[in-house]
Amino acid sequence: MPPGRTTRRAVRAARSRPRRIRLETDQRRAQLLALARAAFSDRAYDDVSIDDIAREAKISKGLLYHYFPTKRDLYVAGLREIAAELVRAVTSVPADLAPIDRARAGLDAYLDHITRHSRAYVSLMQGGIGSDPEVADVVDGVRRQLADTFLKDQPFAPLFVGNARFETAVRGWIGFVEHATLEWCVNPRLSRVELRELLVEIVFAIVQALAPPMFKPRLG
Amino acid sequence: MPPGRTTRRAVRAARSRPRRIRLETDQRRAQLLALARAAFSDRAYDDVSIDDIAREAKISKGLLYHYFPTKRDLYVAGLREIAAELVRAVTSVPADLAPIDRARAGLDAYLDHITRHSRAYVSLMQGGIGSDPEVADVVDGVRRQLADTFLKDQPFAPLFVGNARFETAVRGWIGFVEHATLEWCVNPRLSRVELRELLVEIVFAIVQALAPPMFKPRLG
DNA sequence: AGTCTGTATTGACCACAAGTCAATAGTTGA
DNA sequence: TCAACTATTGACTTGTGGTCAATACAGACT
Repeated sequence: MPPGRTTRRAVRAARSRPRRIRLETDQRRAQLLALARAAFSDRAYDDVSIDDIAREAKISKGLLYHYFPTKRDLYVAGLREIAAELVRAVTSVPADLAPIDRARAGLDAYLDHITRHSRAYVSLMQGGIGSDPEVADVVDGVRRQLADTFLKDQPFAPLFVGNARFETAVRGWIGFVEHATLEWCVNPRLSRVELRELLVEIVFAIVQALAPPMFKPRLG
Repeated sequence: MPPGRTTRRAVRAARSRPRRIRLETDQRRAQLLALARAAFSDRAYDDVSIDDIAREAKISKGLLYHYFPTKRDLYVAGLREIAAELVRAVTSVPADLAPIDRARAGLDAYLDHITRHSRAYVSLMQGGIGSDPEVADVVDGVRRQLADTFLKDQPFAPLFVGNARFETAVRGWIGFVEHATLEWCVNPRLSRVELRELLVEIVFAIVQALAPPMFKPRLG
């Protein structure tokens, strides 16, 4: 090093020094979130390392921790985004359709969204960290919101509010949809429309099975 | 201090040295499996450390690795045991009952078993490592075996073999049962009998909804 | 008794990834 | 030009899964 007269700055300028790149907080955060979503979508949680993501973003690990306090926080933030997108897609179907068309439209939106993000859906559902309470909360929140959207203003809804049997059944139906969809993502033996029709038939069969007998004629 | 073996040896020889305890391979293995099952039943996979289990067994970590090559192997071995117990419980119901009684008996066995091991069931189902292919295989195997047991020799079975719609529905029904059961473990709003009856009603409703119309009268 | 052999057992060690923190470089405003 | 602020770094710590050569113990065979 020739210190002498030359300032540190000059020396630095002489060689092609790598300028640090500064981004606005929001941009950087968004960039990291996007990278994290992509990473967690095709690898399992444990197979994604913070160093990986930092390297992809061309920043140091320390900086990543400046934006997200822990790896879980980063994961959860991405999960929340995906969850919100899914809920938004499903809740945006028109509410003034006939019950069966509401069901069709809702399931269509659901399946559309999942088809477009199937890798992410599968990884997040079965490769995530089920033990984390925050993760469990997010997943549970999605389920509740989807079920609520689905049942809201349905003509048969008033028959069932607060009915434990019915609410258990709704819970179960969500499980039905998720399992069938997950299986279908991995090994699609039905067309998307066939799957949707199957799910619609099932939900109406369930509602009919649970309705008090005197109301059954109304539901056909 | 040069902490060589010589030092340790001398010290050991001086004071009354603790005798090593030797166990037969099978006993040791069984002990470790039992401890692992207990540990993984009330803490999540990541919250259980190999050192914990070794400490509980009063052995060194190295010895544990002599019996189980990796932490996952230990986990999977425990999971396999639990899975086998569940399958055995459910498949041991008599096969010569009427369809609806078969369903009742099978679900009773399932719920009984889960009630007795609810902590383990919940942790294993949502706290495990879904990303591990071996784990996924075990869980998937249980599902298939239970579904097969359930459907075997049912009078309506011949109508459906190889039918993609039906098999998707079976898959979904399993999801229904699992979700409803999991929710019920956490927050039991129905009695066990009520839950069982609900699940029975649902499965018959599903079968009926999927049966070709001309066969429907037969199924009531 | 000795001693030989097989193996159950140990503890020190490694690798790697999550998470910490003081120091530094770049920006912005006075 | 200086000062304040913060985005950014890189070296560090810590915890945990996993490895391995050395060792202690039991049983068998002189």
